[in-house]
Amino acid sequence: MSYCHTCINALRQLGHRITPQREMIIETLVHGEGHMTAEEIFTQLQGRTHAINLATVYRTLDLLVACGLATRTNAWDGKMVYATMLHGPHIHLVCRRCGKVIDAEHQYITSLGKQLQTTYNFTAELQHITIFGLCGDCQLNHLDSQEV
Amino acid sequence: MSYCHTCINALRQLGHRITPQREMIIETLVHGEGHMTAEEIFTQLQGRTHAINLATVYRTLDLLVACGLATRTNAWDGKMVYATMLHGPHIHLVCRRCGKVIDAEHQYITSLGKQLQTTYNFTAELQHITIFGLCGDCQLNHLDSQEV
DNA sequence: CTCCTTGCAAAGCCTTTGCACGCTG
DNA sequence: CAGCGTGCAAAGGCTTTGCAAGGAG
Repeated sequence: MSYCHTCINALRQLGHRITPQREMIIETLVHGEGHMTAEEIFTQLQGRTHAINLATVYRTLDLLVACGLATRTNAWDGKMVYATMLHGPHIHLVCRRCGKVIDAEHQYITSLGKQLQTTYNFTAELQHITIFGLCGDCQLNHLDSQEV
Repeated sequence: MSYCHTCINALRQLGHRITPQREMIIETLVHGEGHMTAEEIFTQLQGRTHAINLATVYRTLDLLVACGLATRTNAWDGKMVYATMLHGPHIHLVCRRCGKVIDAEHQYITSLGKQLQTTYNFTAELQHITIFGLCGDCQLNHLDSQEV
């Protein structure tokens, strides 16, 4: 059974109604890149139908987050990005200069997660760790960074 | 010499003019908690003088970032927070439920930084790593999380 | 004296909200 | 058929920008 149905059933069990809009939004998010903005989901759905509204996308995504079926994080540019729980734990390496996002292997942080649990009694959500820095290309040009 | 002067001299060297506003903003940021929003800096300065404008705070902070003298990050609530380079590397553990921020020891990530450099040629900026999750208190009440 | 900075106000961008209609269960 | 969910449009919060006046170098 696809993860779409898992989400839909979970919503239903919690007493939420299943509308075509909600189904489409969930589908899009599940089959998407893992992390999408509300706008991206909306635009992608526009290709299929016009029976959808950006406000509804926001409301549905917030519902998914509230039900623990998705996460919501600030992207590097200040926008909110959403992802399903399917999107396994991993690290986003975001370049400060060019904005490029490198997906790093998550094994680098699994031990970190355990340490944080032990030391701070903090259950880290390792789905979306974001680390800023400079990618290889931009390091070379780092000295130019002052021409504003 | 205080770090304020380091910043001011750096700005001067780069050909930027030093105004009373810029001096005050830098002072506030340097002597602040390390990470502050533009609004916080503005409010704090209001106590000293009214000869300052929120737009100027934003512009000065952006200048500092552009000159590599400060960092700009998204806080957990979507606001932008600024910090000087004085603010050493560390981890913010942010609780998804109560918003509490725990500062974790940075040694947990120094090795991570090296690994990322080696594997991805990515120079991680370890000043402000933010990790979301649940703090000890909120874990106990986790099952309540579905009452929206 | 030049032109970079500032203050003010307005615009911009993303996200949220109020309200009446429509559809799910 | 009750009441949740939607669309629409407007409001909201934070940040950015245009422009003329002011101040640094």
